[in-house]
Amino acid sequence: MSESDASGPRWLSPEERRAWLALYAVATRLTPTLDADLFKRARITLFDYHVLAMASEAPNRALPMSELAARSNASLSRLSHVVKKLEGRGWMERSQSPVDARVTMAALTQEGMAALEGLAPDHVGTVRDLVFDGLDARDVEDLERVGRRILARIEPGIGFLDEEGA
Amino acid sequence: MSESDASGPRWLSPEERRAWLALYAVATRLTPTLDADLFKRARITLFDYHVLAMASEAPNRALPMSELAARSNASLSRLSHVVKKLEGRGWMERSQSPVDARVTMAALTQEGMAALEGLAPDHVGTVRDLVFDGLDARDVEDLERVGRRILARIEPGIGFLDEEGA
DNA sequence: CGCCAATCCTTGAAGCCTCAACCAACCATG
DNA sequence: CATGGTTGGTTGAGGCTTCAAGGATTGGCG
Repeated sequence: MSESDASGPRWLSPEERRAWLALYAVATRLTPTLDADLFKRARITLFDYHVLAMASEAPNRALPMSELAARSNASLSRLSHVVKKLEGRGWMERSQSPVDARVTMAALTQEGMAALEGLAPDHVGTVRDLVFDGLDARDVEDLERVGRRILARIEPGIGFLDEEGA
Repeated sequence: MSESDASGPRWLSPEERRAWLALYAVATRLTPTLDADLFKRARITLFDYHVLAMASEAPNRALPMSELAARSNASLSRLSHVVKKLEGRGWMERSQSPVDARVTMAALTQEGMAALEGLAPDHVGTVRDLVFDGLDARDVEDLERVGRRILARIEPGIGFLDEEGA
């Protein structure tokens, strides 16, 4: 429980410190930048977009709330608020699952699908501009590898990154 | 302006898509995890902590608001709200710069420094647990390199990552 | 000097996220 | 088939972030 026992300092090395500052800066700056871009064009956030995108890739464009939450990296509470908002906009619909009455299925509507398709090309273009245009093939590979390793420690049971279906 | 002209798809390749999902997941999950940890122990956010840490490393433990904002990856507005809160807690103080009356200097107080020193060991331990314990030396190197490349595209004029002084 | 633009910062309102509390349905047990 | 625990989801309150607007100072320029 203590910060330093005899076995080592548990402090960050200079290399680790630089890497941490870079990671923190990316995490802190990237999302707001993409948020602002999407917000200008469609009054939605990056998180909203990601929820729509995850739903669009599911069979029947529908998923249980908890599964959608996992794929959206969000708490159930956060997702619930957001899906309510998107439902109000006509882009999603909620319904009870017939097999388990506790489960709420969140489905993308036709209108939501159309909106997503309208947004996607420009959004992907922005992601490419901000991220991938500055990276070469090795960088991309490293990014995925390191990202997954960090994720494995944050949330050991993740999994959805591997389901490369659809 | 269109999503695909003759020169290529402008879409994400499978490798890029996987890397993007991993990056998005890290960016979305890491901060809240660290937030929750700090909040339990001191009722502050990760952003608050980072602001205190940046101030603590400056000469005289003070910086102009705009410089502190840059080092904290934040808008001036966000920083202003947060420094007001931290000032209310007795951890920071604001004062007008004598050389330029527009400039507000934000300084860490003794009490703030003490609080930071109390928090730092456990916080660094958590960062280590969540990030660096899963990475080897090459990962750390790659993380910094890729992170910087992304930052260069998000915010071309960054710079503070290189000022490895203090 | 006098003006205009740019810089630095603050504020209030609106929307978002988190946390805690809660409800409803399922399941395992006896 | 009752009961208690677990799972799935919602809600409201409070705090945080963003956005737009504005106030104040400085610098550039005629």
